[in-house]
Amino acid sequence: MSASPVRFPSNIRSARTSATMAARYNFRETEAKWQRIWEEAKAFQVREDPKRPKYYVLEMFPYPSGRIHMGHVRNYTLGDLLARYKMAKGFNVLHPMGWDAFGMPAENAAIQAGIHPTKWTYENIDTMKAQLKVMGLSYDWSRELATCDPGYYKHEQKMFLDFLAKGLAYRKEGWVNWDPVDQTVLANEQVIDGRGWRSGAVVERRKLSQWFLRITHYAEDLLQAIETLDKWPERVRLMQQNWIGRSEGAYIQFDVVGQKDQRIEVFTTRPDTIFGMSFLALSPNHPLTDELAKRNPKLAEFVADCNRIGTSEAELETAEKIGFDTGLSVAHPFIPGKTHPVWVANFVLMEYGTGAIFGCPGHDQRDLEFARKYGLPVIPVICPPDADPKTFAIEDEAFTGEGFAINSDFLDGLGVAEAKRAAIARIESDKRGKGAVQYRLRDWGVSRQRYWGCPVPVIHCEACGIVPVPEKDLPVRLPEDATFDKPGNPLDHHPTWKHVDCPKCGKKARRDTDTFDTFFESSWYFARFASPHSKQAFDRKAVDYWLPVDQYIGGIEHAILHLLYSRFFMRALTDCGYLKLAEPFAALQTQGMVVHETYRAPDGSWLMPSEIAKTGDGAARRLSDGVPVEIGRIEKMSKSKKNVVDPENIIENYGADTARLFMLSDSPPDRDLEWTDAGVEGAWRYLNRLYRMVAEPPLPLPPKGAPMPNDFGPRALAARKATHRTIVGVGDDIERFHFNKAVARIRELTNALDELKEGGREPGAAWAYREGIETAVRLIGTMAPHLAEELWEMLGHKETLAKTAWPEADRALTVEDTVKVAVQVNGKLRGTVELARGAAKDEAEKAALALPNVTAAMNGKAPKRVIVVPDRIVNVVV
RNA sequence: GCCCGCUUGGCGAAAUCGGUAGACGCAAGGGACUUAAAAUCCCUUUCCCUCACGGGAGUGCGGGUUCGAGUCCCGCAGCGGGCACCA
Repeated sequence: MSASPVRFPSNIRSARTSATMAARYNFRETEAKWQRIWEEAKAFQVREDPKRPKYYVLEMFPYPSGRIHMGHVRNYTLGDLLARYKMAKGFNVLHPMGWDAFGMPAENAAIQAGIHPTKWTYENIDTMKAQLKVMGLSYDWSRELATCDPGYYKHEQKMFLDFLAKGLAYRKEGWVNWDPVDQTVLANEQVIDGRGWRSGAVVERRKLSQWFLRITHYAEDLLQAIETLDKWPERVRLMQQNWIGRSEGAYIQFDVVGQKDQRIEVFTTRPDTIFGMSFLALSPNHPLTDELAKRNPKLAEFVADCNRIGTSEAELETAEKIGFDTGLSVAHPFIPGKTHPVWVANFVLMEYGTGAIFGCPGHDQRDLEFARKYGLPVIPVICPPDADPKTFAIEDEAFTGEGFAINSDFLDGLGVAEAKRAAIARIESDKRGKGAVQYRLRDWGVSRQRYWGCPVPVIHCEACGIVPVPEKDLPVRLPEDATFDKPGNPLDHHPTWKHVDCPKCGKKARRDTDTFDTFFESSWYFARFASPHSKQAFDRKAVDYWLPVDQYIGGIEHAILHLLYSRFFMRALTDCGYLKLAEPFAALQTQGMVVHETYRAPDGSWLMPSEIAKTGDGAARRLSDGVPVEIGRIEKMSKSKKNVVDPENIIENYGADTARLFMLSDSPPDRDLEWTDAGVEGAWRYLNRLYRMVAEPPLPLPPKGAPMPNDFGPRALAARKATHRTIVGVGDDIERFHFNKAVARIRELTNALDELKEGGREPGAAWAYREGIETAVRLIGTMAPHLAEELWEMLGHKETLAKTAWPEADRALTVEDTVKVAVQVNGKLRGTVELARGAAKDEAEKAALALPNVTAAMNGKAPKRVIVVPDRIVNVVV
């Protein structure tokens, strides 16, 4: 592993070198020493142990992109703190790490740099693993896995075949982004402003026959079970709920005018507004649209225009709403003789409902804009409760609120919910449709036309159709000798790989040349960690013992897809008999991004933080030539803006403990963390202070385990109280993921211990100091484990901290007998009174009213009311 | 466009249940130690008025509920995450 040279501001360098003068903390030696000791003791290797409570901590495994970045450092530091804490609390802790090793960057490296994806990936894994080791994380490395290993993906091929047998995998046409120049399928991120990233050609939508997983089979269960995920952030649960998007409504069939037996079926969530219908709209990809377009070149052109927009929902939704009048019309189901035009509209999605809607401009904003644009009628049919139905009209805004039906024949006067019920009843009795539940969730398309993924274990035979690869032939391995010099799918180009004999009839057949979406691998890796070397996908005993993951930690960007797919997978695998588990992640913690200032040279090019130096007035200059640098906004660290700080340099210059402590200080885990040199310095200084507090204590320390004195002076007692309050507080903070507060509390404790310098001659002072500093070291051992181990040893302990239990607080020392109670007059603070804890209300009131400040503020008036919240506040209202 | 968040001193933040806003830290200023610097230690530090005592304002903006709102409700703005083939 090599450290790339980075220039640091001179004060940083001298801070380090001068650190050799007095008793100094040598982080290089110390960190290496403890990493070696942990490794030799196999301190973090675990086995199932039914006698002990288990705890499974997992950080989202990384894609081996090349080097560890700060986002990884933050993620793993959070997990490591928790893992070490739970170990100290007596849990049997599983804390594994692995590699999400399939994906596009490896393939891009092959195309651009000619490096084979296998080589590229494994070299990256080596580099990144070495970087992680230097961080001193408490992983059980014996469980390491890489998803590109055939030993891993063969299980996933078996799972797919089981899904296929169960009807959970099926084939249908799906849309892809097609680059007509490169003749390649593009990922959404490879489409930039509607053009292929490499060719620049305008991207087209194309239909392709692909594999889908039937996640919608579990839609209701996935939705219902969100309720049980009470240790997930509320916003993630909400996002998942909305993603699944359950809506109640109805299918309604409309007769096409002048064409006997021709009907169009729509889905609507607002059957109550059926009398406000002014048009019917078909998706550009509706089968009827296809049919009409064959006879109508203008319509065909319109459809082609619509298909020029990419496949992503964001693109479709932000595109201008356009329509095409087909000339057809449909009859209104309840108004004899009334007809409505049939349009094709680009905002109607074929993937949702039936691919056709009825438009009610009065009560749907999108329909309203469409109607205004094309001069279609707008009829209000729901009247707000406080409006006059005779004059109520729709202007620029559709009315989507609660109200009562008007202009609606048999629905008139009914509320929205009642009108829905009545409309559905009538639709059903007329045999024109039925009430139904619809989900926004779509089945998961897993086919990718790429090389670096898990091959789909299926053979296409002209005679037999789709034939699963027999289990004895698994895994279907990727051919190593693929070439990446021409666009398209390398597996498809490969001269021999796809040609096989049909396992059923023995005639010549073709392999499926697609690979799986990489979300496939990450949907079950956490379960594989329970028994990573098992010949089967899972060792049932191990999985039953370790799963679910007790605490999962990762970025909010995975709030929907990865987590939802994993939840689906556990259900599907349960149904296929692999294991028995619905919810893979009992608790979820989402982590904010690591952000940094951006810097720009006068020529507009971005500069790395290591290329600039700050001047005293807050401005910045380029180190190489001294030109002024423009300081830009604080953004997520990214290669494109160059606002990255390489963790390796930080660890090289300050040590892993400093980097870890900084990651935990100041910002709560789920918020963005701004990386600053000053913050790193702060963490570094504090670790050195701790070191001095042990190496050069202000009082002669009693030996380890010296009996507790009977007598403590006031400062010594105050220090002991601080110590025990800190134990309680830090434990609570860690359980709640308020790690920044836990750091602050430990700092408060060491500040409190400083006070003993003055009270050194008091009885019990030295004993209290040892108790306090040992506690501080034990607690910070979850955050800066190397230094803590070293100090623990210096304090005379033979057992490593990694094997030492969490301290117990003496509850008698954590509660004060008196409390300061705030006194307000009319809600404004006017003073405080010191009262016995739990003092009676009238006593508190009396003490409050006796304060001179309070009587002054009352201005001679008598109190109208006095609110007393015991131990907290007295508010006098005059 | 749709869904979901976030916004508190010069800066990162804290305030567990609606009850003393700013713990802890960074930066800055002053001081001690030192030949000097670094390191370290001590003090000040939300803003405004006041020598001081004290007073007033203040949690993105505008409203509301409440004895009391950073916290709850309604509306708005700015910033960010996701939108199904990035991982």
